[in-house]
Amino acid sequence: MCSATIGISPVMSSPVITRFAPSPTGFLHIGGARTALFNWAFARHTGGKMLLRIEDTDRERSTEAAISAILDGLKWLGLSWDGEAVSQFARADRHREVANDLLKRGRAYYCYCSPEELEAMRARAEAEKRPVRYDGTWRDRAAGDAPAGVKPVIRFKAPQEGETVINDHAQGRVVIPNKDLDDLIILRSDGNPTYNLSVVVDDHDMGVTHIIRGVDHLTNAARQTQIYLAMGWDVPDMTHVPLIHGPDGAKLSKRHGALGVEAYRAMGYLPAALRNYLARLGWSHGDDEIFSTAQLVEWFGLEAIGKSPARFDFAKLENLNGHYIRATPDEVVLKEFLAFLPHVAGGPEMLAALEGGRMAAFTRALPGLKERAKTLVELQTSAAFLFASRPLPLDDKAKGLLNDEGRAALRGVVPVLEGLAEWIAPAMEAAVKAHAEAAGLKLGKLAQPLRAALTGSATSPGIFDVLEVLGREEALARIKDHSA
RNA sequence: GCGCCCUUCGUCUAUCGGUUAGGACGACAGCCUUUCACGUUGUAAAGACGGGUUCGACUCCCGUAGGGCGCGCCA
Repeated sequence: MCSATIGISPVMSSPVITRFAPSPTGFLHIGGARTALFNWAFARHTGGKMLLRIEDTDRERSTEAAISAILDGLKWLGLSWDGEAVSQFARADRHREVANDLLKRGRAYYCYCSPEELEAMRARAEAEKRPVRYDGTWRDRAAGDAPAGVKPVIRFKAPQEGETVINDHAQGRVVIPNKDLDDLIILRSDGNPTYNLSVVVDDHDMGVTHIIRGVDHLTNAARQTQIYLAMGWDVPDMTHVPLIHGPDGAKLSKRHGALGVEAYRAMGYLPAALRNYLARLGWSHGDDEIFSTAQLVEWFGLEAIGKSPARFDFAKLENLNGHYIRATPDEVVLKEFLAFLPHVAGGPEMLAALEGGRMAAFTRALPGLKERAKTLVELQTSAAFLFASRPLPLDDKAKGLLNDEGRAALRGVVPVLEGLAEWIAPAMEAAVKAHAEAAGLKLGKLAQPLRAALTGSATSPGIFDVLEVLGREEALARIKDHSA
């Protein structure tokens, strides 16, 4: 159990409820994925629940496509949520109700400033190098002053003195002077609620006990805290996780390639590897680097989350991914690979070939293939020789290996292979090694030309495995194609 | 401009006042070897800077520098 140090006493603490609350204006980006992972891991660790809420109150930018991209991304990563995903927009009536409640309590007021006036106010402040904040024009005006025909917004009447404190698990005790927080709009002039109001109402109504999100929300946390207090509600336990930066230290952006998790899928990363990598970014458990998801759940705690931003390191992800590919049972890798193929160039074709009869050969080759692949893309590339049709095209290195000397070596080994009673790797290895020894050749002088003729490349799994996987007829034919 | 936050090897991090500052990725060198990969052995590599506090600071405090985030009728 994670013992909460602030607010709730351990004895009285209710089951943990976390939530992941993305706004559907694009795909699930990598930072969001990690936030979801942390929420998920914490909920699982405590035996609590993780809820999912789609923050779709911005009708202009929210799309159905983005919602399904986010859901798909979460599913692919293996992060399940409890219950149905909640649409924030659908709860607008409730948000309005709370806005009016705040009005009644004297903790909110109508503001008749137009967007243009506000823009002018901001411009003025900037020109005079003052902080840009709402100046409180309508904060204490009488209702009778309202201009006719203007639809007002509702603003929250924020405390002007003192300070707001956020007791944050990652950030520690953060103190924000109230004078730096202005009266934010909670209900737009069209009657629709804004983010900070909706979040507070939803988190409260959904019974969220722990909020885990990016530090970019830290200032919002202060404003939201004020709303909780104004409503007399318990403030949830907060954890603001540092952001993930690109390899150059700047904010992760399109420039760095992969933004959405589906891009990571297309690059051939395994969900388990990405989970492990992401967990290690900003969270640690001693010196542990490689751990299962079960261990993550067992170990995960808010207190071990760091405060400083981390850079995304593809080299490390790749290393981890290679580890996972090697360590994962063949049948699981196969399943992942088949699920991966539709998402990459050349994948659908390979999938068709597999389903068209090449599955057996691929399955036999998989143990040798996966030993060498750091990503599923590499697996796909290195498996290509299985699907090639004769005569095999050769890459430059393969051509170099099949010079006069190489071809002569192949001609010498053909009868040896043809004479084999059983077409199995150990038998071929013994026979070819004996042949090499008798001929006074180093094994490499035979193996490399064989590799070139059989795969069209200078690298492949062990050559005897390749021979076996290809089968007697196909293998001998490929050798003869390139030994003349 | 104002507010908040951050700063240990190139990167991710351990350290919770006393360590030869540890691990991992990456790099480099060697070994293994039919190629590649794996594996394995080893090497280089860090407390931003300046002041305090203390018998003793990477660790606590202050300042400086650099960086991040926030400041919408976006979320």
